[in-house]
Amino acid sequence: MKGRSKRKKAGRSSRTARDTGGTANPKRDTRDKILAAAKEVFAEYPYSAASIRMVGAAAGIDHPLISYYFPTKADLFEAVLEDIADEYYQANTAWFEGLGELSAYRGLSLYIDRLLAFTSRHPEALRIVALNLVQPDGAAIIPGYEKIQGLLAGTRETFRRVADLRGPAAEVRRFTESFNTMVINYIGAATYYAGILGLDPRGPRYLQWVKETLLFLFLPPLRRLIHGEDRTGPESKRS
Amino acid sequence: MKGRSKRKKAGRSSRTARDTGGTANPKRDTRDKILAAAKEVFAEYPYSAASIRMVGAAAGIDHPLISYYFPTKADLFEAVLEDIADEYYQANTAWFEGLGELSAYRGLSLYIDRLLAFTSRHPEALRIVALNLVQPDGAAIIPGYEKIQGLLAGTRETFRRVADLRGPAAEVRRFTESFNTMVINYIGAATYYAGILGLDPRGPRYLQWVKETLLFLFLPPLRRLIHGEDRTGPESKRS
DNA sequence: AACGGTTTTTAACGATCGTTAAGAATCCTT
DNA sequence: AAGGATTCTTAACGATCGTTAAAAACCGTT
Repeated sequence: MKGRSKRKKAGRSSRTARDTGGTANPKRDTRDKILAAAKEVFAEYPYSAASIRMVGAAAGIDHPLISYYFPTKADLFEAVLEDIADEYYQANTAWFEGLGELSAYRGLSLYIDRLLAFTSRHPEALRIVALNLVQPDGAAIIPGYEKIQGLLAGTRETFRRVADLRGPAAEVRRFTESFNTMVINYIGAATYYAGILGLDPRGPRYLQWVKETLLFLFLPPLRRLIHGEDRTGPESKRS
Repeated sequence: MKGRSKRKKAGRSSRTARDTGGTANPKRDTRDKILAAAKEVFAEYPYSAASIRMVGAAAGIDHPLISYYFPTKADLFEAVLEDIADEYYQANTAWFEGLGELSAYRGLSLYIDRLLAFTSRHPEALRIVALNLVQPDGAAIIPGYEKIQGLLAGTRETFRRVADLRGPAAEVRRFTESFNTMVINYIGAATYYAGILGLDPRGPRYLQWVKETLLFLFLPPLRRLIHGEDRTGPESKRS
């Protein structure tokens, strides 16, 4: 970076952005505009396929301007990751409100309803996770991969606390991790699974299927964990 | 395609491939060599990031030669998809052998052992699925996407038949679909989940975690479905 | 050896990419 | 209005990409 970093720092000042035109358009900061556009683009394409030119087009700016606010594509991607992690954590915390006094069924059902209501309208975080789940064994080609891995981490502890899960720690972990896995997939990769089911990924029937499948899988273990029951035993009970 | 298709057809003849050199190397068909190299590369990178030059390097040939056997990158990708679908179906069928006479626990446990034994050594199919799960809503950028969606379809019916699942069809579907979802993720995206758990994605402890998590989640519903029990009811039983 | 068919190699194209640097435009302070 | 700082635009670079086409190499038959 020759004289670039000098100019970059200046670009991050708190100077007010100019009006973007039109009487109905509020004044918006260019950086925020780029960030929002990047979130949309990174929610459609895996990191390497999403291009700076796409982001520029979505933001309504010339693409070299992006490097003024975010020095590299990787910087932009990581900024988006931080943004969506924060957003998801905030939303997720709200979904747990008031669930502590409900039964396992009502609590889980309501939590899923809230989760689906939010993520079906704001699927970006989960799509970005699903799009960037895998990277080559020996090469770190996805910047901020640990951030992707940590994106749903905050839900874990909240789940354990609100639901007052008392089972063995290993089983609580299985429960929360696999629940998150399903959420990443059924929301983040909705087109894939809805396609297999022959449903519209944005339609109510698909969402209903997701809800019922999550309940089918997670309500029974939730009940066990709430009461601190022993893990599923070996065959000895049935043979 | 100007004069290309004419030459291409000729390239697909049954003419024997030449010896690739070295006394220990068996004669190999160039097409097969390309296909094998492509499988490796497509199992490391999502479609758009995997390049023809990478495949050429992995196959030990000059990359324009690939277009002689596979006219386009998309053709190559779809050929790989057909290859891995066939491979997975064959392997999966073998995992079910002899399970019908076992108890739910023993049967599921043995099936998972076999699945993990195979897929941990041949993770390509599941990695390719996990790497190409999501595509933009309005654009088909992943060739043969329906093939990816259908890759694990064959396991569904075999599971139902061998395990003699008698529950409601909707629940059987939930069971088999979500089981496949977990398999795609925990094997195909092992680096992601093992990283979250702080485990080595190729180590025995991670595989043990996967097995126990699959049993934790799927053994109880399996038992219910084998006996055709009613679905998990609403809270009325517990309130 | 000649010839025709097949396979491989080489050079190059047009396209897209992320990034750089210079100049223009805009903004703010004096 | 002048001047400096900030933001944006334009042109272009070097790199990589999938693909094409021609030439070279190889193979099999006569």
